Amino acid sequence: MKYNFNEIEAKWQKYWAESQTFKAENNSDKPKYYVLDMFPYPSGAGLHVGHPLGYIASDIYARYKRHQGFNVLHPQGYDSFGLPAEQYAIQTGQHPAITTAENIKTYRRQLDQIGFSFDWSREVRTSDPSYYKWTQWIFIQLFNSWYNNDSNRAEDISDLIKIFEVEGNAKVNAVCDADVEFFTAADWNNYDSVKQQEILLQYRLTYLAETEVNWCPALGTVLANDEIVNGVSERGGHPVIRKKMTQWSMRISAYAERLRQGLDTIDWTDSLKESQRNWIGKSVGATVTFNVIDHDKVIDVFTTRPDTIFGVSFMTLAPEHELVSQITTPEQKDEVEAYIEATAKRSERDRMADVKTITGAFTGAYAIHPFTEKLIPIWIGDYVLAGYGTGAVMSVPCGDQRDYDFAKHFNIPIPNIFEGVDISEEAFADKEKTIIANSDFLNGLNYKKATKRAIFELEKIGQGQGKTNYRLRDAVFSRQRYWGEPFPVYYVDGMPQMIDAKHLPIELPEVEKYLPTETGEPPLGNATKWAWDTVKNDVVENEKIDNKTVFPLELNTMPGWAGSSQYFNRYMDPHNDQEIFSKEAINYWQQVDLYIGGSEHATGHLLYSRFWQKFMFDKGLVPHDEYAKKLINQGMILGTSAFVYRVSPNSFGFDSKGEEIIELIKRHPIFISRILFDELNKSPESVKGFNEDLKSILNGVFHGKLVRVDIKTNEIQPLHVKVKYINTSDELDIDGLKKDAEFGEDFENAIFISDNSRLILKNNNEKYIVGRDVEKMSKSKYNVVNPDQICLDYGADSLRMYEMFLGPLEQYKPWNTSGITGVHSFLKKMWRLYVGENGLLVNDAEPSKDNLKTLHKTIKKVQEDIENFSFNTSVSTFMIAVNELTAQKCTSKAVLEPLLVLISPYAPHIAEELWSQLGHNKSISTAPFPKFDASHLVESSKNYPISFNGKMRFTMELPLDMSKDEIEKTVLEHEKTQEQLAGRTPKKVIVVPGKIVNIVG
RNA sequence: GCUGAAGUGGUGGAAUUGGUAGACACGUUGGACUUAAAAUCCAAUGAACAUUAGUUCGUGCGGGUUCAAGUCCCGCCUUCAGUACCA
Repeated sequence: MKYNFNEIEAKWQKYWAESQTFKAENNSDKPKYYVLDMFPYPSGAGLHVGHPLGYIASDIYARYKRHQGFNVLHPQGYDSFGLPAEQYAIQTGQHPAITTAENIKTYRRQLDQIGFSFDWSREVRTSDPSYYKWTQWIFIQLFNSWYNNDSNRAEDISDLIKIFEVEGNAKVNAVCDADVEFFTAADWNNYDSVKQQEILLQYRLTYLAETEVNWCPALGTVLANDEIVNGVSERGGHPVIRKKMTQWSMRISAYAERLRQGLDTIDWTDSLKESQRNWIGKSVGATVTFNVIDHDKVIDVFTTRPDTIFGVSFMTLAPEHELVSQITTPEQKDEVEAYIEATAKRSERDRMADVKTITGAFTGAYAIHPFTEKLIPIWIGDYVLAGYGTGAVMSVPCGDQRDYDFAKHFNIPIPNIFEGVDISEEAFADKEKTIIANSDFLNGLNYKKATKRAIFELEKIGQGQGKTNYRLRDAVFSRQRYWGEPFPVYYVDGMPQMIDAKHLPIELPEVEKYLPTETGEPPLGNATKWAWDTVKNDVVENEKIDNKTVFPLELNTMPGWAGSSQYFNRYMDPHNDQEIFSKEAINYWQQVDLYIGGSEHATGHLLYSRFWQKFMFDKGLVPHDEYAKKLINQGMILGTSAFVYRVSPNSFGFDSKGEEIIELIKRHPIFISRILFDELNKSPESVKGFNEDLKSILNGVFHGKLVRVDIKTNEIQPLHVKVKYINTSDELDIDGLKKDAEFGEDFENAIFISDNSRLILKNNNEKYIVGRDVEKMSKSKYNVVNPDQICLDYGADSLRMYEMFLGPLEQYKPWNTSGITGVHSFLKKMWRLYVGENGLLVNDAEPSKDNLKTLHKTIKKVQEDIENFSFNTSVSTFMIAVNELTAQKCTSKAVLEPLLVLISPYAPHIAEELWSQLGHNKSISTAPFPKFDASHLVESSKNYPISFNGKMRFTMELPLDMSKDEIEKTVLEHEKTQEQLAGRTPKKVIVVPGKIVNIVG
């Protein structure tokens, strides 16, 4: 019987689906285990071989845990709101819901064919109203909450109102906007409703605020940094400027310290935790208030080095700082305005990345130093970012390199306040060796003492105080997009009102166009039925808006991370329409035990979801304030792109010019093979020779009109070609390429030159070799490999094992199909261990000592590997086991049956099939994992490596119970040792029993 | 720029606490079987030198610690990822 993988795999996939083998129950006698993959976005291109990597790993773990006797929750769903579907809608007019549904269908088919043990009964989709009902619900909870620093948790906004009514806000210690005004209880009670709402917005955990965005006037929309290439929009190449816009924000900064400290309590990868720590960016220092000359305004700065306050020689504001326009003197106005306009064109990332270009402008205004009362010129510079700290810095050029460079560039004095330090070349940023000088009361103090003293003095004169600052900014929560969750918000007198939770979900309205409106409003501005009737409690037509009972609804939608910030809890009880999840469900499943996903989410999804979880914890909704106990990162499978090298048409000269020739050369693009390309690049001499060769080759094609071939190697252009036309020897299938539906036309009359500088013809055996490069797998690079064909050719089990075999899970690695044959022939070999030509070979024979040794060695290694997520090494272990058992001619059921359970998490289909052939009528999925018995591995001797000066020369078989002295004696007496020593006496002999012998001398 | 990760044969990678570098595969070469191919099996395969025995070099680069370094320490280089509206 042959290993007919297509048949076997289809059979068991059907069986699992019909028997609901992997359905998890919300109560069970077994211990629970929750394995989760990061939410996939169902892209239009479908699954490529890189996507399943993490899913295969988590599936192996989930299946392993089932063998260990756990009740395993392993759900899957779709983060189905997002830009690509919207982009497609803009281009084609097709509703994103349709695109998304189609994409999901493809995804599901592809996931099913790989044999994952997902509990599909729990599937969720973020774009489904029954799901986003709860996303809207959480938004309302956040709106109705504020963060109390005294209790260090989120509390209900109604409690805050009670405090305001009784005692005003003087004693309230909340995380709130920086500019709240103080008021008394009497003030509060006298305020009108709008004023009260304005004040409350300054405290709510989600609030409206002005935020800087990348505005593209031509597209009438806001762009992600991602959508901007070289300062212009990726789509259309239009200019982009920085602009302020009123948007919803989330007060994640309230949780900065808890998010930081929580990292110590969870088992996530160190690099990921480090990324989050840096992102949160705690710094301890002081705020300093500078008075501005001739103004009643003050400039607040935050500094981590208050000890260097006497080194301040200027101040720098972000060009966007709100005071800039007010303090700029008339003489400087033109220069400042021009500068502001110029920086508005640069993205934040550009400004941070580019430290070499120093730009700035003087405002003409001066601040007063709080201690020396000297005048300090106020500059603006784009190295200061508006969103960081207060958007202003006190510049200490002697102690900060950027300030130093700025001062040098603009000839601003650089006073030295460090004892015995030379600052003629660069700033001195070291804290450890700092001794302050030229600084009045700080003279002679070190960094720590001077900092303390400076803060003390600042507080004494009311010009500053000690402060801890976080880099973490509040998260912008609005998007000017269509395909996202609508806000459950309408506006009365410009003030946002929450729709009562019982009327949720507020469904996304239909629009004709997915573009912004002509007046620059978000796409929801195109909806004609998008108003809230407070009497009927329903969405009604816009024309009914009277601002008495019918009000306009919010036009923004929520960002991509909204739907993915609580989905892991929703999986516990996904169909509950009364609550986000039941108490029973969350108390049973508690939290995710293992979360597998990419590290690219480190500072996005993985931080925001921790924030929401902490908020939900404060609200008493979840039992843990961290939702994932353990998290591991999977790397990415990269594509191996293929390149052909096109010679520039400029390389050719003709004896007649004009249209005809240009057309001719365009119709016959010339491509040269890789090694030839490399050669031409390396040696200019070879170009000359090749010019002649090429000329004689081409003369026929161009009817003798070609008079000059002059190739400039820097004009040879590498072009991506589809990897499906490349074989394992990097040879190009020219015929296939010419017939390609998409690009065939471009290559129809192309001329291909081989590495031997010869024209490639159908019958002359010359080959075109492509260039290869490892890049991210992407449609635009034509290096995408689809798993469908691999499942068809080799089967899902081969795909699963091969993806694991490729290398460590967390590493980035290129995809290369050639190795899959090795894994596939392993599965065939394993099949032959169980099944011969005339049926099952397995019998009740007593296992031999060697059989048992192989089995238990394998059990030990595989169990260790799974627990360490080292799946690649287990695949090797299986290969070794099957090689050994085949050589031993093992047929013993006592060995071969447990081996199936070992391999079942990796290759579940073949394991199920052989398991049933062994006579089982129940799925292998819950068969107990074999127990390791060390007694089968006991060895009596060791093949010692004998080294001389650390270099291994030969090995010696010695009993393991031999003493150190005996080993030394035996080794030294050995003739090969004498040979190596050649009469010398060893200076020293190192014997590590069970490991190594090293002879020095 | 900042932050994080990685770098080992022709290729993917292995190497438990510092202890035989290159397991397991792919590829390549040679062989068996076959009319032939596929499939399968066997052997060789880091580089250089050497008739053999063997020797020397070798884990991105330069140093260091150690009886012993892919592994530890210091200084660099290169590549990739994230960088706040891609998901």
